[in-house]
Amino acid sequence: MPPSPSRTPAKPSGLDCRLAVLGSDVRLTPHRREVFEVLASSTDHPTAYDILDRVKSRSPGISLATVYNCLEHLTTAGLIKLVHLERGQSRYCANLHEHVHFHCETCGKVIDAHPVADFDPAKFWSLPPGTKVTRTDLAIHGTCSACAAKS
Amino acid sequence: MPPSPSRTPAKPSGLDCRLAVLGSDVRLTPHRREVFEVLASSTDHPTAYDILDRVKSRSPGISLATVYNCLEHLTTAGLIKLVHLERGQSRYCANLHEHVHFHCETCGKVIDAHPVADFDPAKFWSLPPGTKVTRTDLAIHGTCSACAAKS
DNA sequence: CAATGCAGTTAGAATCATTCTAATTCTAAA
DNA sequence: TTTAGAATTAGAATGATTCTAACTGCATTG
Repeated sequence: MPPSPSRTPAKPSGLDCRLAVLGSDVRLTPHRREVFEVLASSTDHPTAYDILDRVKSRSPGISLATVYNCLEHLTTAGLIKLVHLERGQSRYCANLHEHVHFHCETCGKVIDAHPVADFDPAKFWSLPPGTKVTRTDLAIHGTCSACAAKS
Repeated sequence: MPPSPSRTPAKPSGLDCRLAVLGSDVRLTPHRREVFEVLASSTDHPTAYDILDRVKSRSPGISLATVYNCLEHLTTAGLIKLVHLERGQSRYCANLHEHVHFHCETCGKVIDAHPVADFDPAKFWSLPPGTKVTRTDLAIHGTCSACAAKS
């Protein structure tokens, strides 16, 4: 059989550009698009349940399984990132600019911290020869300014 | 009633020094001691189940609940550290020297990387004013030399 | 146009990791 | 020795995620 032409989602929009730019081949179905849009408009690093709640206002019938499924596809495609800061629920992040996470140990809030200088981990930590680094995840833990002010 | 003198474990050993040095007040019961010793002699960042398996050879009757309980106390006391690199099981680490973790995405191995220079996150990422940093967790992801050689 | 096939979606079950509960055991002080 | 409190235990409960099997709808094929 001949290779089938790639299918495109029903309503192209600005998001498709982003998709194309990143060279991803994920099919952006309506649910995946909604999950992505919800995440892209959130700055609080929501959990899968948070995302389910938010997507439900647009697609009341969506299930948790579909949210996990969409998040999995979007993560694989590199459109979003998975963040692990604590034991328990994973969090998701659609900020693809280089950044690290600040986690307030008092209120649990997660804040993106943007780079002000180039960072090369090899300058600070010694890795065995032959090791290849693909990415680094820095989590900064402490007390946010609001919580620090209270105590 | 008068304040009770601090109780000491039955068989003091070198570990008690470490305990004292760190100013911790955890009671080092036999199980806690074994869990700590198992972890201190491991370099592979074992999970709670791994630790259960290893402790069982010395204390066959120990339960998973006790392992979690011991790990919790040891973590609170600052004797060991909890490491989250991926979704799923937490890992534990008794290396209290300052270090970061390298995680091989191919074989899953976790390697400690030791510092070769002072690292101040504030020099590389901007945090909101008033933020207090208590610790940083850096995870370096990539391919270890063994896996890199294979491919 | 109807048939087919496949990806997406779903509810609910299953699994996995962790925490909780209530009973029991141990240790050390009274 | 009695007692109080902490440690320990098995198993239940919870919480997060993944799996399963059925169903849906679209797109290509006949």
